[in-house]
Amino acid sequence: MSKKQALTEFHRGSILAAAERLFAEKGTDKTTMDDIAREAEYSKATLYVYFQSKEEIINAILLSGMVLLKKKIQEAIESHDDWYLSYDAVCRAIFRFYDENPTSYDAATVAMPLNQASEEAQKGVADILRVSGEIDEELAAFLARGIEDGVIRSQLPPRETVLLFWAALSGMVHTAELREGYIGRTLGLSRGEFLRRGSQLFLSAIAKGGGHAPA
Amino acid sequence: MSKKQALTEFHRGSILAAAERLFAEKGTDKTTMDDIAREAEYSKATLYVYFQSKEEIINAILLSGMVLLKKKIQEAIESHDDWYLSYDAVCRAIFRFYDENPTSYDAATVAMPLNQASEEAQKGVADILRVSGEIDEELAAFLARGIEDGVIRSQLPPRETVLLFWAALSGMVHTAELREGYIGRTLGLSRGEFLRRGSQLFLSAIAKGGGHAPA
Amino acid sequence: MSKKQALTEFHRGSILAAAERLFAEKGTDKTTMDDIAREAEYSKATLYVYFQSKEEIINAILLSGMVLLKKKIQEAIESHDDWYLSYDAVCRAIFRFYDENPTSYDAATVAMPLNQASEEAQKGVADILRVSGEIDEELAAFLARGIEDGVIRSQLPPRETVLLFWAALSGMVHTAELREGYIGRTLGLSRGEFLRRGSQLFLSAIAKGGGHAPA
Amino acid sequence: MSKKQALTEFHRGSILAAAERLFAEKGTDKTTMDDIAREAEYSKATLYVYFQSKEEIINAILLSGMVLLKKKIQEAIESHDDWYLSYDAVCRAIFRFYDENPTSYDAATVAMPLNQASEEAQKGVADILRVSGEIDEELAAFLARGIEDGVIRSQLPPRETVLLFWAALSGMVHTAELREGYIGRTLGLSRGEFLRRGSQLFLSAIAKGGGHAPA
DNA sequence: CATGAATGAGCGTTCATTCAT
DNA sequence: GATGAATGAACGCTCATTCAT
Repeated sequence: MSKKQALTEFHRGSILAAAERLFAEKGTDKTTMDDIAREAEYSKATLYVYFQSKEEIINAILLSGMVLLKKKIQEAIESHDDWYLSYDAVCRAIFRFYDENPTSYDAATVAMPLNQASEEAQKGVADILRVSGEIDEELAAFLARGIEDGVIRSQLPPRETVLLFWAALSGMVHTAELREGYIGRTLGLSRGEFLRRGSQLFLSAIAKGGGHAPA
Repeated sequence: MSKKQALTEFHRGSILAAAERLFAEKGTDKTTMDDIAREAEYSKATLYVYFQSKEEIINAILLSGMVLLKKKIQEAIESHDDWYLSYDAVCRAIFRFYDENPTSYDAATVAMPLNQASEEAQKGVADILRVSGEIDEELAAFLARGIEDGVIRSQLPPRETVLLFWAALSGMVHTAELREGYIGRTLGLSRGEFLRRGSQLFLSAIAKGGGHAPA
Repeated sequence: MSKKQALTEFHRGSILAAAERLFAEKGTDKTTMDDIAREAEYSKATLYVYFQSKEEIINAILLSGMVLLKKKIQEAIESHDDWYLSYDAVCRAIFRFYDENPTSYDAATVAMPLNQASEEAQKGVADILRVSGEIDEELAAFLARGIEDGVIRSQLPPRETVLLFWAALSGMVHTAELREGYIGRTLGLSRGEFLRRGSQLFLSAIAKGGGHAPA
Repeated sequence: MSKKQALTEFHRGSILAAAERLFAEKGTDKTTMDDIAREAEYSKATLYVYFQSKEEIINAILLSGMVLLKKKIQEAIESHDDWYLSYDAVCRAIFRFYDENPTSYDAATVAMPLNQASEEAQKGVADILRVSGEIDEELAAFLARGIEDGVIRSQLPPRETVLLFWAALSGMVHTAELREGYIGRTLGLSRGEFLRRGSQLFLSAIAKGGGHAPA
């Protein structure tokens, strides 16, 4: 029983890994079930043994992405005692995550609302939103710590601020990708540098006294 | 002669309006030419009388959206002498615009880089990017005015800040849409109120002394 | 009345000329009614004033081609007193004709049997076949003259031989076009030279004593 | 393994057989993939399991036709010691082949140069041309044998003569088909008889002393 | 008469999904 | 459980033809 479950998990993992590679490369729409089957070295029909639909595969990747992101953010938060340093680590974790999991971004922020309520699908989306909510809580707690530490403006409502932080950062990530050329040409900045400036700008919105960059 | 042109414009408009509705609802990818034809109450072949391809329809919507947005932003900038009031008007114009032209967001920020260089298509995309660049300039000038007026931190590099402003705001718009339910339930805020707060938060990042809300 | 007819003929001629140019260039299938309208500088609908269908245009071109060919052959036959010289002139006329009217060849020998008996269409095809028959008669008479002159084998049944002449020559023309590259590369012959040899070979099949080339 | 391959071959064969029937009837252009699917009693999508494109189906038919024709011609050449008898057998093989494989004629001699270089397609066409070239060689050797045997005029350049033979015969086949009615009505000949006469006429063009019919 | 406008029918191709083995 | 085989339903696009003006 447990053996069987483990095996099932193994197969699901192989398929998801293959799908993730392809999604990152070509996007979810342009990746076909045939592509995934070939990359994962299973027959296409086998994919349907482990997943009910393509959508479920996408959602599973999104979910695992969110779980991974949550872990990375937790680690970043705990990585330093200095709040500023932790903030910087959190931002960097987020940026690195989107570098490595572009699907999670594109799908989570764009393609997700496509699902047309197919019972199970709803559950998949719900799971994703749940983890997403957990990340929000994690960040809200971190913000609260910043307020306690006296480095963050105390009037800021934590949950709302976290969501705005999230929204602003994801917008920046998106823009950085979409207009990388323009940013390089006109601003003379690399993607990474642009995002760093963005995170500092946001910091100055929430920090007492306008914030200042970490060492 | 002018009658004919007017009629052609009318038909193009009808088709674009129908397409825009459907794009907003289902996205550009999931919207088929058949869908558009049905919604616009033309035969599918007629669509090809007025547009060369689906891509041209998408680009036309994007372009007109951008042009409209530029106009709205210009008007907002000029609407007040007080920089803060103008800033507020600009943000509201942007929010309202995305409310009314969701395709422009999704397509301009997500689907655009899909096109693969089909001569004319390139031109369509180039037009869009040109207008987008003009908006950036408009906003950069506005930011410079804020610095001159002594209300904005003078160290901010205008172009970079404008792009970050843009990125942050579009992220907020996106998030507001995607998680409207969550925002309402957990934060007790309407979409509009959430966005207002977001724009204020960004303002405090760039304003001297942390900024303050307009009357 | 006569004025009107003349005008009608003028328009039909313009359309046919345009169509012929395009057919020669791209073939009948790949040439659209739009193409013809544009080339002829009429509106597409106007084409249907002068012709009932695309097929009728094709047939009209075929017919005029056949009429022209008939004239050229007549002229060639009458061009010399020496039978051999006339034979040579006839073959050259045919080759030149196919050079200048590729549609007539392709359509007359290949595309023609496509028509699916649409009343009027049948009539168009019948006209073509009638002229084609007249050419056969012309050539049969020429062959008879060759027999009278004692240069052609007397046992040959004229009509049958003419048809075989025709068939063989058209096959050669076709092959010359289709495999021009091969002929040039492997045989070191130009299209024209290849066809000349073909006509001489056929001559040796029908001439007394194996035939001999004209001066 | 072999079972699977055999089954695949069976399906490919069924599809090709259906396509061949339809091509013979309506030509390759007017035959749609839907037609083929219906005739072969597969779904249209299944066609794409066994062939990559319509073009591949056409090329497969052409190639197998050419291969079959080559075999038939080889057999005919080897069927008799007497050169005249072999010549007759070769002509009959060709005529019978075109009776049974009309597509090979139309496509190989007419539609072939339509393809526009799609990598694999080029290979398909190249294969066809290769076999076609092999047939030419076969016939050239046969002609050389006729010269050695002293029955064929020794001055004839073999390759050129073979190509002209080929051209003339295919022209006759085509004419025989196109004007079967006329031939029957006016000449009182069957298709087969007409072609027989044609082959004899060509023989008299190349044989020493004008040739004579086989028993 | 000439035409601008409109379209029905169709095209080759793709792909997520199903199902018998 | 794993899969080869099959397919229904679309998709973007084209074009000969019609018809009101």
